[in-house]
Parts: sequence; structure tokens; C-alpha cells
Amino acid sequence: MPTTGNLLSPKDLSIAIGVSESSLKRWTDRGLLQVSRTAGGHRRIDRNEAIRFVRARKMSLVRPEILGLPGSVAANPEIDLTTLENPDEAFLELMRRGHDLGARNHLFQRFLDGETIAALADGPIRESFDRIGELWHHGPEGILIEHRATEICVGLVIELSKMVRNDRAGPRAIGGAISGDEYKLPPLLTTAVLQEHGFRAVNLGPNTPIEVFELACFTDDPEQRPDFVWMSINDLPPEAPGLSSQVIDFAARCVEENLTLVVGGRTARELDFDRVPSIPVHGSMTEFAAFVEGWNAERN
Amino acid sequence: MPTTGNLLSPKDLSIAIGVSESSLKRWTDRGLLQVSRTAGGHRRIDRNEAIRFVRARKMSLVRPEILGLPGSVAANPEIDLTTLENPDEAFLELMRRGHDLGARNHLFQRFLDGETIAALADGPIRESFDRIGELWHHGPEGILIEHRATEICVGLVIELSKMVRNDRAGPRAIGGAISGDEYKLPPLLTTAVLQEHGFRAVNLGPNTPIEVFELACFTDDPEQRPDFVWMSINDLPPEAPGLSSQVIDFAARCVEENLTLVVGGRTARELDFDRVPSIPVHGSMTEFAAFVEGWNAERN
DNA sequence: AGAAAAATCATTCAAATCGTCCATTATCCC
DNA sequence: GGGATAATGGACGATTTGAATGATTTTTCT
Repeated sequence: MPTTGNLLSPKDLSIAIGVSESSLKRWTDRGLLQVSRTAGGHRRIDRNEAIRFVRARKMSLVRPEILGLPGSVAANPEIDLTTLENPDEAFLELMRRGHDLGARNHLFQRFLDGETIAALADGPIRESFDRIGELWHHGPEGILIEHRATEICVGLVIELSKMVRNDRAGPRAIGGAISGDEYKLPPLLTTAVLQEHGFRAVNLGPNTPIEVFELACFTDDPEQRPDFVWMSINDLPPEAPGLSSQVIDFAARCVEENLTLVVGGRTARELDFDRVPSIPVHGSMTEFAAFVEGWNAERN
Repeated sequence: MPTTGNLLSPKDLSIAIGVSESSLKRWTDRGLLQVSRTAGGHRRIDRNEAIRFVRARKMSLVRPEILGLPGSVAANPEIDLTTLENPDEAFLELMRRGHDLGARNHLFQRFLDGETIAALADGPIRESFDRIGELWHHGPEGILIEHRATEICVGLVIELSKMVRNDRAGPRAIGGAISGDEYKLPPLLTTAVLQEHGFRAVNLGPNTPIEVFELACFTDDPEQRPDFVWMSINDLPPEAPGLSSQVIDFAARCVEENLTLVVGGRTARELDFDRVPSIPVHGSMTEFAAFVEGWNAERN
């Protein structure tokens, strides 16, 4: 965790500008960068001095968020996001304002600090969209915020998923959100989590009919057949009761054919899986990730 | 070891391009390639700037992976794409089979060879989705292909758009697809083309009500007010005649308020803009890009 | 308060990069 | 083809960088 307050350690700043700690300390010794010292002789760099330094030398920043820059916090002095007790609140605020770079810096800092994609999905992302979703009913402004935030977040999740993807052969997974479910983010996040765990994951996206799931899963071509299927259910329209039984039929067939099916999403638990009790139903991405880890361990 | 992160050393890039370090340094000194400097005077090259450079100079990459880019197109043994006379056919075939890596190789190779995002949008991407769209009516298999291809392509376009984006201040653009238009790709491509031309572009995504456009465009906050608005119309439902006149009212108000509005998309020409003849309507991304270029030139 | 863990110190050294010069190769113009 | 011009790649000593070291300081935890 970067040093709190207004003083940076040499390591923090060296990470921010993507240079070795040794070099940074040499620069301070040459007087290129002012430092104060603790009683014990450790260097402490004032944030403003750090900003002056990178500006004066036109250096590019690898991780601007460490300086509290991306044009985000510094350009929006009205709200100092660092004072917010809950980091998820900061992300929400950035998304609400459509501040794409700030949101990217925030999310990526947490990712690089070790949070998994699943944790980010259940934390800042879900939190933000829960709150932003409430706005949606408050007229055009809510819709504007929701649309903008969704597009930004789609881009960020895709960027994250390309960072964790490895192209070696892993188990094949396929999935999507069912008919009538128009949410783009849950399938994307699920794909990202699977890629994080070494899968070759195919995303069918939102609003995918059951027939398409069946076709994709029960193909005769052994090259195409997946090892793992997931289904996201975030918006089960009440006017489609037939859909519910279709899903359960599909689940039953997956059990028959010995294919792992996992169901998740906000309204997934509303389905009655008593007929096929072996179908795991998850309420969060963290749960899902834990299951995937177990499945992977069992497989090897 | 290639430098980690987003900054390359001259040696890294020289190896990637397959050219001597001397030449590379000479190019930077002539300003052909932007570099930042460490405090000690060593050159550091931003990845996106490196990509811009090799593209502008039409150089071939000996080691593309150093820039995080795919290798040659030939990396697809299963499909011999070289026998296809039309390269767009090759892309279609890759998308049809859901071959994400192959599609990425193909698209990025052409991008590196100098094709603009607009050209790729009108070429392989539009071509493929025209053909894939026909399949859509042929039952589940068509839907499967279309869903999978869409998700792959969304990822690729986002990746491309992040390569051409520069974070310096440019004119602000905002836009999206109107109510009832659920296509995700056109707004994404439009955003990418605008970023390619230096805009700070905000994407409101598909299915955006007119009221949201009005709110976003005619806000009183001068910090938020865009310089440029675009609207994508790919699927005007005939049962919504009111929508048509709403769009035209919005266009009229844009003219009044001296805000540039551009309309595009498959069914855009079906609208009757006689009342506001100064609204440009485009049928292709190439046309749109040409207009944007002109607008930019006029502005400076 | 005190012990254990983590971060930082100053220093050293090999590898990378600097700027510059020069011989060789490619390109252009007649 | 021949000569002028520009671009390339390699070599040079000087400087900068990044990683490792063992000693010290700061932070964390009980």
C-alpha cells in the first residue's frame, strides 16, 4: 500500500514513474528532486514536489494514481477521493462522473496490488452498479450515468481479462446470459474470471437463447465440445415461465451428459433446481471463483 | 528481458522492429518518434507511440510480441487463409468459427500495415457481420455464431481504440445509438475512430433515449458540454414513428445551439432531414472519418 | 513496551544506454 | 553507369541504470 498522507517513499515514487528505486535515490542525491529526511535518515518526498519533478522533466507515469494524478483527483479538487473511507465509494464516484481514466487507475491499482478479478467484480464494480442502477429510475440523468458507466466498465473488464489470459491450452468453457437478460457485464466478468484461472473461455454475451446453449454444449465435434458451462441469470422476466423450465431441462441434460454446469446471477436462486440438485448456483463472483478453483484442482 | 510495463527502451524497440539501435536513436533525435527521458537522460518510449510509429512508417515487425502485438497471420495452420482471394473472407471465416486469436492476428496485422480503424470497420468487420447477420435467421447455429463473433469483435475494437487513444486534451465528443437500436459495435467503432482523430470520446452505447442525448448535449456546465455529437441509427423500428420526429427535433436544436451533430448508420438515411438540411448523414465509417478530419482541420 | 517483519539505507558491480564518430550501403539525380 | 547525398549499422569511452548486499530504521503485531 502506498504511503498515506502527503509524503511518498522513494519506492512509491519509483513505482509510479516506472524506474528503479536505486535510480530515484541517486536523483535525489544529485538534488534533482528535493527530499526531507526522517530522524533515522529515510527519504520522504512531498507529493507536490514529486509532481513538479515529473512535470518539469516531462516524464511519463506508469502508475499515475500513486501520485493521486490522472487528472482525476487533482483535476477534481471539489472532492478529495482519498478522504473517502471506503475505496469502493471512490470508484462509484468516478464511474458516476464518467471519469474513465480515474476509474481505470483505481481499478488497476487494486488489481496490481493483488485483488483478484472476482474480488473486484463483487467489490467496486457490483457496488457501483447497484447504486447506479437505482439512479436509472430517476429519469434521463440516471440513464445517462448508467449507460456511460457501463461502456467504461466494459472496456476496463476487457482490458483486465486480456491481462490475465494465457493462450496455452486449458479447459474449454462457454457460457452467456439467458434470453431476456440484457446485462453485458456479468458474462464479461465471468469470462475474465475463467481466463484468470487458465480457461479458454468463450463468451456468448447477453440475451442468448437456451437453444444456443444446447447447440454449443452438445455438439458432436469433440474439438468444439466444452468442459465447463456457465449461465448468467440477472433478469428473469416473469412473463416467461416457460424459460424457467427450459433452463432446468437444460441443466438436467448437462448432468446426464456429465458436463459441469454452473449457474449464477442476481435472480438465479429464484429458479427451482430441486429436480437437478447437483447444479451449483452462485450468488457472487468470489463464490464462483472458489468453485472454479476446486473444479480445476479436482481435474488435475 | 523486454522492459515491463508501458515504457520501452530503445533497444527493445530496435529489436522489435529489427533495426539497429543507432538508427532508432537517430529517428528519435529527428522527432520522428516521441520519447520521454529519465532524469539521467535515457530514452523511454511509450508503447502506443511505438505502435503509431511503426504504423505511420509502414515498418514490418520482426518481434511483434515485444509490443504486445500478435505474430504473423500465418500462425493459423488449421485454416489456410492465403488461398482466399479476398482478405475480408478470411476474417469472416475466422469470426464464423469463433477463432478469437486468429481474428486478432488478422485485424491487427492489417492495422499495423496502415489500414485505419474506419477502413477496418467498413471492410472486414462490416463485411463479416453482414454475412453473419444473414445466418441469424437460420436458427440457433446462426445465433451462436453471431453472439460469439460479436463478443470477440467488441473486445478487438476496444483493444484497438485503446491503442490509438491519447490522453492529451482534444475536442469532446459524445454519442450513442438511439432507442431500440441494440447493436453494440457501431457506437464502439465510432468512438474508436474519434479517438484515432484525437477526440476525447464518450460512448453512451446502444439503446440510448433521445432525452439522454439532450441532457448530455445541452447541459449548462461548460466543463461537460461536448463539441461534437454523433448518433448511430441501425435499427429504426417502424412501430416508433414518434422517434423519427424526436430525432429531427433534436437535430434542429443542435443546429440552433451551434453544436455539430453527425448521424450515421444503416437506416439513418430513412429519416427525413429536410427540415434541418445542415445535418450530415453518413453511410460508412470511412465517410464519417473524412468528415471528422475536415471538422478538425476547420477547427484549428 | 518489546519482538518480529517490512522497508529503507548506502554501497558495489555488471549490464544497458548515452552521445559521437566513421566506414559501409542505399538512394537519387543526371 | 557515375557521382553526390542520405541513411544505416557498428564501435568508442563515459555515464546511467537496475539488482544485490548487509546494516539500519520504521512499522506492525502481541
